[in-house]
Amino acid sequence: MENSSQTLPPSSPCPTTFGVSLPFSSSPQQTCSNSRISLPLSPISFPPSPTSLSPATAESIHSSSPLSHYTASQCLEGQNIQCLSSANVSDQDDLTCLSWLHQRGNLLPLQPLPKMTPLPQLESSSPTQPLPPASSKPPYSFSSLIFMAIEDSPEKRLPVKGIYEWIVNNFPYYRTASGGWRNSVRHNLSLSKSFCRIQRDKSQFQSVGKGSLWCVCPEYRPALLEVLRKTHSYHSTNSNLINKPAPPCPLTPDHEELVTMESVEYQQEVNEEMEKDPLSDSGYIELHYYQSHQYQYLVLPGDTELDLETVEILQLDAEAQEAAGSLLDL
DNA sequence: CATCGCGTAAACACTT
DNA sequence: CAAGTGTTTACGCGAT
Repeated sequence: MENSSQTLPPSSPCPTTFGVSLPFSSSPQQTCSNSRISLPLSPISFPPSPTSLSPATAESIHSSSPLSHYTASQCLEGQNIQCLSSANVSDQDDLTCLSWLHQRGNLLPLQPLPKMTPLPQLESSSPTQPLPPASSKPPYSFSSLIFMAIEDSPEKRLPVKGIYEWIVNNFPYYRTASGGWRNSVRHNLSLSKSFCRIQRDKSQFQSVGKGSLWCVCPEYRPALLEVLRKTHSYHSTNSNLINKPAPPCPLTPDHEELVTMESVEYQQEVNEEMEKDPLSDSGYIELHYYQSHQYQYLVLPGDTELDLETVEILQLDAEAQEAAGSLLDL
Protein backbone atom coordinates (compact mmCIF):
# COMPACT_ATOMS: atom_id res chain seq x y z
CA MET A 1 0.00 0.00 0.00
CA GLU A 2 1.14 3.50 -0.70
CA ASN A 3 -0.08 4.72 2.61
CA SER A 4 2.28 7.37 3.78
CA SER A 5 1.51 8.81 7.14
CA GLN A 6 0.24 12.34 7.13
CA THR A 7 -1.51 14.46 9.62
CA LEU A 8 -4.10 16.79 8.29
CA PRO A 9 -5.15 19.98 9.99
CA PRO A 10 -8.64 20.17 11.36
CA SER A 11 -11.00 20.63 8.52
CA SER A 12 -12.92 23.82 8.42
CA PRO A 13 -16.61 23.54 8.98
CA CYS A 14 -18.63 23.14 5.89
CA PRO A 15 -20.42 26.28 4.78
CA THR A 16 -23.75 24.63 4.68
CA THR A 17 -26.35 26.08 2.47
CA PHE A 18 -29.87 26.99 3.14
CA GLY A 19 -30.98 24.78 0.38
CA VAL A 20 -34.41 24.20 -0.97
CA SER A 21 -35.03 21.59 -3.55
CA LEU A 22 -38.43 22.06 -4.96
CA PRO A 23 -39.59 19.59 -7.51
CA PHE A 24 -42.97 21.11 -6.98
CA SER A 25 -44.84 20.72 -10.10
CA SER A 26 -45.43 17.67 -12.14
CA SER A 27 -45.63 19.97 -15.08
CA PRO A 28 -42.16 20.65 -16.37
CA GLN A 29 -43.42 23.66 -18.27
CA GLN A 30 -43.97 25.66 -15.16
CA THR A 31 -41.15 27.92 -14.36
CA CYS A 32 -41.32 27.34 -10.65
CA SER A 33 -40.48 23.73 -11.12
CA ASN A 34 -37.23 22.70 -9.53
CA SER A 35 -36.46 26.11 -8.22
CA ARG A 36 -33.72 26.17 -5.65
CA ILE A 37 -32.36 28.63 -3.23
CA SER A 38 -29.00 28.43 -1.62
CA LEU A 39 -27.97 30.75 1.11
CA PRO A 40 -24.98 30.63 3.39
CA LEU A 41 -25.88 28.91 6.56
CA SER A 42 -24.37 26.99 9.37
CA PRO A 43 -21.66 24.42 9.75
CA ILE A 44 -22.63 21.12 8.39
CA SER A 45 -23.69 18.41 10.68
CA PHE A 46 -24.11 14.76 10.33
CA PRO A 47 -27.36 13.06 11.13
CA PRO A 48 -27.52 12.28 14.80
CA SER A 49 -26.35 8.91 15.77
CA PRO A 50 -29.39 6.72 15.89
CA THR A 51 -27.69 4.17 18.00
CA SER A 52 -29.47 5.38 21.05
CA LEU A 53 -32.84 4.75 19.56
CA SER A 54 -34.65 1.60 20.33
CA PRO A 55 -35.82 -0.57 17.48
CA ALA A 56 -39.35 0.36 18.39
CA THR A 57 -38.54 4.03 18.09
CA ALA A 58 -36.78 3.41 14.89
CA GLU A 59 -39.74 1.54 13.57
CA SER A 60 -42.13 4.28 14.60
CA ILE A 61 -40.03 6.81 12.78
CA HIS A 62 -39.69 4.44 9.96
CA SER A 63 -43.40 4.16 9.55
CA SER A 64 -44.14 7.78 10.13
CA SER A 65 -45.55 10.05 7.52
CA PRO A 66 -43.20 11.06 4.76
CA LEU A 67 -43.77 14.50 6.10
CA SER A 68 -41.15 14.27 8.73
CA HIS A 69 -38.77 16.53 10.51
CA TYR A 70 -35.30 15.59 11.46
CA THR A 71 -32.63 17.32 13.31
CA ALA A 72 -28.97 16.86 13.82
CA SER A 73 -26.89 17.91 16.71
CA GLN A 74 -23.51 16.53 15.92
CA CYS A 75 -21.22 18.58 13.80
CA LEU A 76 -18.17 17.79 11.81
CA GLU A 77 -16.31 20.67 13.23
CA GLY A 78 -13.22 19.79 15.13
CA GLN A 79 -12.54 17.06 12.71
CA ASN A 80 -8.94 16.07 12.76
CA ILE A 81 -8.17 13.29 10.40
CA GLN A 82 -4.88 11.63 10.30
CA CYS A 83 -4.60 9.90 7.04
CA LEU A 84 -1.95 7.56 5.87
CA SER A 85 -2.37 8.63 2.33
CA SER A 86 -1.71 12.02 0.89
CA ALA A 87 -4.56 14.43 0.57
CA ASN A 88 -4.96 17.82 -0.95
CA VAL A 89 -8.54 18.80 -0.90
CA SER A 90 -9.63 22.35 -1.23
CA ASP A 91 -12.50 23.73 0.71
CA GLN A 92 -14.41 24.14 -2.47
CA ASP A 93 -14.03 20.54 -3.35
CA ASP A 94 -14.80 19.26 0.04
CA LEU A 95 -18.36 18.09 -0.21
CA THR A 96 -18.82 17.98 3.46
CA CYS A 97 -22.44 18.82 3.24
CA LEU A 98 -24.18 15.69 4.34
CA SER A 99 -27.48 17.38 4.85
CA TRP A 100 -29.24 15.22 2.37
CA LEU A 101 -28.38 12.26 4.48
CA HIS A 102 -31.11 13.33 6.80
CA GLN A 103 -33.37 11.89 4.23
CA ARG A 104 -32.21 8.50 5.22
CA GLY A 105 -35.08 8.53 7.65
CA ASN A 106 -36.61 5.80 5.62
CA LEU A 107 -33.43 3.83 5.91
CA LEU A 108 -32.17 4.64 9.32
CA PRO A 109 -33.86 5.68 12.47
CA LEU A 110 -33.48 9.37 12.87
CA GLN A 111 -34.10 11.61 15.72
CA PRO A 112 -37.38 13.47 15.32
CA LEU A 113 -37.34 17.18 15.61
CA PRO A 114 -38.62 17.94 19.05
CA LYS A 115 -40.35 21.20 18.31
CA MET A 116 -41.63 20.56 14.89
CA THR A 117 -44.81 18.74 14.21
CA PRO A 118 -46.14 17.25 11.02
CA LEU A 119 -48.25 19.53 8.95
CA PRO A 120 -51.72 18.08 9.27
CA GLN A 121 -53.00 19.42 6.01
CA LEU A 122 -50.33 17.55 4.20
CA GLU A 123 -50.41 14.29 5.98
CA SER A 124 -53.46 13.04 4.17
CA SER A 125 -51.75 13.52 0.87
CA SER A 126 -49.09 11.02 1.68
CA PRO A 127 -50.44 7.52 2.02
CA THR A 128 -48.44 5.22 4.15
CA GLN A 129 -46.08 3.14 2.16
CA PRO A 130 -45.17 -0.40 2.90
CA LEU A 131 -41.73 -0.43 4.37
CA PRO A 132 -39.15 -3.11 4.11
CA PRO A 133 -38.89 -5.33 7.14
CA ALA A 134 -36.28 -4.38 9.64
CA SER A 135 -34.36 -7.48 8.76
CA SER A 136 -34.10 -6.67 5.09
CA LYS A 137 -30.68 -6.07 3.76
CA PRO A 138 -29.72 -2.42 3.58
CA PRO A 139 -29.31 -0.97 0.11
CA TYR A 140 -25.94 0.47 0.97
CA SER A 141 -22.69 -1.04 -0.11
CA PHE A 142 -20.16 -1.95 2.53
CA SER A 143 -18.12 1.04 1.50
CA SER A 144 -21.06 3.27 2.22
CA LEU A 145 -21.74 1.57 5.51
CA ILE A 146 -18.14 2.00 6.58
CA PHE A 147 -18.20 5.58 5.43
CA MET A 148 -21.32 6.35 7.43
CA ALA A 149 -19.95 4.61 10.46
CA ILE A 150 -16.73 6.57 10.42
CA GLU A 151 -18.45 9.84 9.69
CA ASP A 152 -20.85 9.24 12.51
CA SER A 153 -18.08 8.81 15.02
CA PRO A 154 -17.00 11.81 17.09
CA GLU A 155 -13.38 11.47 16.12
CA LYS A 156 -14.12 10.56 12.52
CA ARG A 157 -12.16 7.41 13.01
CA LEU A 158 -13.11 3.98 14.20
CA PRO A 159 -11.54 0.64 14.83
CA VAL A 160 -12.89 -2.26 12.89
CA LYS A 161 -14.82 -3.35 15.90
CA GLY A 162 -16.41 0.07 16.13
CA ILE A 163 -17.47 -0.17 12.53
CA TYR A 164 -19.02 -3.53 13.23
CA GLU A 165 -20.93 -2.12 16.14
CA TRP A 166 -22.16 0.88 14.23
CA ILE A 167 -23.46 -1.28 11.43
CA VAL A 168 -25.14 -3.69 13.81
CA ASN A 169 -26.68 -0.87 15.79
CA ASN A 170 -28.03 0.85 12.74
CA PHE A 171 -28.96 -2.04 10.53
CA PRO A 172 -30.70 -4.84 12.38
CA TYR A 173 -30.17 -7.04 9.40
CA TYR A 174 -26.59 -7.56 10.44
CA ARG A 175 -27.52 -8.61 13.91
CA THR A 176 -28.74 -11.89 12.61
CA ALA A 177 -26.63 -12.13 9.50
CA SER A 178 -23.88 -14.67 9.44
CA GLY A 179 -20.42 -13.45 10.28
CA GLY A 180 -19.28 -13.27 6.71
CA TRP A 181 -20.21 -9.63 6.45
CA ARG A 182 -17.48 -8.76 8.91
CA ASN A 183 -15.02 -10.30 6.57
CA SER A 184 -16.49 -8.14 3.85
CA VAL A 185 -16.03 -5.07 5.98
CA ARG A 186 -12.38 -5.83 6.52
CA HIS A 187 -12.01 -6.72 2.90
CA ASN A 188 -13.43 -3.36 1.93
CA LEU A 189 -11.24 -1.49 4.34
CA SER A 190 -8.15 -3.12 2.97
CA LEU A 191 -9.08 -2.99 -0.65
CA SER A 192 -10.74 0.38 -0.93
CA LYS A 193 -8.53 3.40 -1.35
CA SER A 194 -11.27 5.43 0.27
CA PHE A 195 -10.24 4.35 3.71
CA CYS A 196 -6.96 4.77 5.40
CA ARG A 197 -5.51 3.17 8.45
CA ILE A 198 -4.22 5.09 11.42
CA GLN A 199 -1.95 3.70 14.03
CA ARG A 200 -3.44 4.04 17.46
CA ASP A 201 -1.87 6.57 19.71
CA LYS A 202 -0.05 4.42 22.18
CA SER A 203 -0.03 7.19 24.72
CA GLN A 204 -3.77 7.52 24.85
CA PHE A 205 -6.78 5.39 25.52
CA GLN A 206 -6.76 4.55 21.86
CA SER A 207 -4.14 1.99 22.61
CA VAL A 208 -6.85 -0.13 24.14
CA GLY A 209 -8.00 -2.73 21.69
CA LYS A 210 -6.66 -4.51 18.72
CA GLY A 211 -5.82 -3.20 15.32
CA SER A 212 -5.72 0.26 13.90
CA LEU A 213 -8.19 3.05 13.55
CA TRP A 214 -9.75 3.71 10.19
CA CYS A 215 -10.72 7.00 8.68
CA VAL A 216 -12.04 8.31 5.40
CA CYS A 217 -9.39 9.60 3.05
CA PRO A 218 -10.44 13.19 2.36
CA GLU A 219 -9.78 13.00 -1.33
CA TYR A 220 -12.22 10.15 -1.67
CA ARG A 221 -14.85 11.63 0.56
CA PRO A 222 -16.74 13.42 -2.23
CA ALA A 223 -16.94 10.21 -4.17
CA LEU A 224 -18.21 8.33 -1.16
CA LEU A 225 -20.74 11.03 -0.56
CA GLU A 226 -21.91 10.84 -4.10
CA VAL A 227 -22.29 7.09 -3.99
CA LEU A 228 -24.17 7.37 -0.77
CA ARG A 229 -26.37 10.09 -2.12
CA LYS A 230 -27.14 8.09 -5.21
CA THR A 231 -27.94 5.01 -3.24
CA HIS A 232 -30.15 6.93 -0.92
CA SER A 233 -31.84 8.86 -3.67
CA TYR A 234 -32.50 5.73 -5.62
CA HIS A 235 -33.89 4.02 -2.61
CA SER A 236 -36.03 6.96 -1.64
CA THR A 237 -37.39 7.33 -5.11
CA ASN A 238 -38.34 3.74 -5.46
CA SER A 239 -39.73 3.34 -2.00
CA ASN A 240 -41.75 6.51 -1.97
CA LEU A 241 -43.19 6.44 -5.38
CA ILE A 242 -44.62 3.03 -5.63
CA ASN A 243 -47.45 4.11 -7.83
CA LYS A 244 -45.34 6.34 -9.94
CA PRO A 245 -43.61 4.40 -12.68
CA ALA A 246 -40.44 6.38 -12.35
CA PRO A 247 -37.50 5.03 -14.29
CA PRO A 248 -34.34 4.13 -12.47
CA CYS A 249 -33.05 7.29 -10.96
CA PRO A 250 -31.05 9.27 -13.49
CA LEU A 251 -27.99 10.27 -11.63
CA THR A 252 -26.09 13.43 -12.07
CA PRO A 253 -22.36 13.21 -12.51
CA ASP A 254 -21.76 16.35 -10.59
CA HIS A 255 -22.21 17.12 -6.94
CA GLU A 256 -24.97 19.63 -7.19
CA GLU A 257 -27.89 18.79 -4.96
CA LEU A 258 -27.67 20.52 -1.63
CA VAL A 259 -23.98 20.81 -1.51
CA THR A 260 -22.67 24.28 -1.06
CA MET A 261 -23.07 26.25 -4.20
CA GLU A 262 -21.00 29.35 -4.09
CA SER A 263 -20.69 30.46 -7.64
CA VAL A 264 -23.49 31.70 -9.81
CA GLU A 265 -21.95 29.97 -12.76
CA TYR A 266 -22.00 26.68 -10.99
CA GLN A 267 -25.56 27.29 -9.90
CA GLN A 268 -26.52 27.85 -13.48
CA GLU A 269 -24.81 24.70 -14.52
CA VAL A 270 -26.72 22.91 -11.86
CA ASN A 271 -29.97 24.32 -13.08
CA GLU A 272 -29.21 23.04 -16.50
CA GLU A 273 -28.81 19.62 -15.04
CA MET A 274 -32.04 19.71 -13.14
CA GLU A 275 -33.81 17.33 -15.43
CA LYS A 276 -31.31 14.71 -14.44
CA ASP A 277 -31.55 15.47 -10.79
CA PRO A 278 -32.75 12.41 -8.94
CA LEU A 279 -34.49 14.59 -6.43
CA SER A 280 -36.54 16.12 -9.14
CA ASP A 281 -38.04 12.72 -9.69
CA SER A 282 -38.45 11.87 -6.09
CA GLY A 283 -41.57 13.91 -5.66
CA TYR A 284 -40.21 15.33 -2.47
CA ILE A 285 -39.17 18.73 -1.32
CA GLU A 286 -36.14 19.32 0.76
CA LEU A 287 -36.02 22.21 3.11
CA HIS A 288 -32.95 22.99 5.13
CA TYR A 289 -32.63 25.62 7.74
CA TYR A 290 -30.83 26.44 10.88
CA GLN A 291 -32.67 26.85 14.10
CA SER A 292 -31.77 26.85 17.74
CA HIS A 293 -28.18 26.04 16.99
CA GLN A 294 -29.20 22.94 15.21
CA TYR A 295 -29.31 22.03 11.63
CA GLN A 296 -32.86 21.24 10.75
CA TYR A 297 -34.19 19.29 7.89
CA LEU A 298 -37.64 19.08 6.49
CA VAL A 299 -39.06 16.76 3.92
CA LEU A 300 -42.34 17.56 2.28
CA PRO A 301 -44.25 15.69 -0.35
CA GLY A 302 -43.62 17.42 -3.59
CA ASP A 303 -47.11 17.01 -4.92
CA THR A 304 -48.61 19.42 -2.45
CA GLU A 305 -48.36 22.23 -4.97
CA LEU A 306 -47.05 24.59 -2.39
CA ASP A 307 -45.00 27.49 -3.41
CA LEU A 308 -41.70 28.23 -1.84
CA GLU A 309 -43.00 30.93 0.42
CA THR A 310 -45.74 28.73 1.77
CA VAL A 311 -43.35 25.97 2.52
CA GLU A 312 -41.00 28.29 4.26
CA ILE A 313 -43.78 29.59 6.43
CA LEU A 314 -45.14 26.17 7.19
CA GLN A 315 -41.81 24.86 8.26
CA LEU A 316 -41.39 27.52 10.85
CA ASP A 317 -42.88 27.11 14.21
CA ALA A 318 -43.96 30.18 16.11
CA GLU A 319 -40.56 30.85 17.52
CA ALA A 320 -38.80 30.47 14.26
CA GLN A 321 -41.41 32.58 12.52
CA GLU A 322 -40.80 35.33 14.96
CA ALA A 323 -37.10 35.08 14.44
CA ALA A 324 -37.49 35.03 10.71
CA GLY A 325 -40.10 37.74 10.61
CA SER A 326 -37.66 40.52 10.11
CA LEU A 327 -36.05 38.68 7.27
CA LEU A 328 -39.31 37.99 5.54
CA ASP A 329 -40.23 41.61 5.73
CA LEU A 330 -37.16 42.63 3.81
C1' DC B 1 -19.21 -10.05 -24.81
C1' DA B 2 -16.09 -7.39 -21.87
C1' DT B 3 -15.65 -4.65 -18.03
C1' DC B 4 -16.61 -2.98 -13.60
C1' DG B 5 -18.32 -2.80 -8.98
C1' DC B 6 -19.73 -5.41 -5.41
C1' DG B 7 -20.43 -9.28 -2.20
C1' DT B 8 -18.72 -13.41 -0.43
C1' DA B 9 -15.54 -16.89 0.92
C1' DA B 10 -11.21 -18.39 2.13
C1' DA B 11 -6.34 -18.60 3.20
C1' DC B 12 -2.68 -16.71 5.50
C1' DA B 13 0.19 -13.62 8.36
C1' DC B 14 0.35 -10.65 12.03
C1' DT B 15 -1.03 -8.60 16.51
C1' DT B 16 -3.00 -8.47 21.06
C1' DC C 1 -2.79 -20.33 22.16
C1' DA C 2 -7.09 -18.07 20.82
C1' DA C 3 -9.25 -14.41 18.93
C1' DG C 4 -9.15 -10.42 16.37
C1' DT C 5 -7.21 -7.82 12.61
C1' DG C 6 -5.32 -6.95 7.98
C1' DT C 7 -4.14 -8.50 3.33
C1' DT C 8 -4.75 -10.95 -0.68
C1' DT C 9 -6.82 -13.95 -4.05
C1' DA C 10 -10.63 -16.03 -6.22
C1' DC C 11 -15.20 -16.50 -7.81
C1' DG C 12 -19.99 -15.33 -8.89
C1' DC C 13 -23.43 -11.99 -10.04
C1' DG C 14 -25.69 -7.98 -11.85
C1' DA C 15 -25.32 -3.68 -14.25
C1' DT C 16 -23.45 -1.15 -17.97
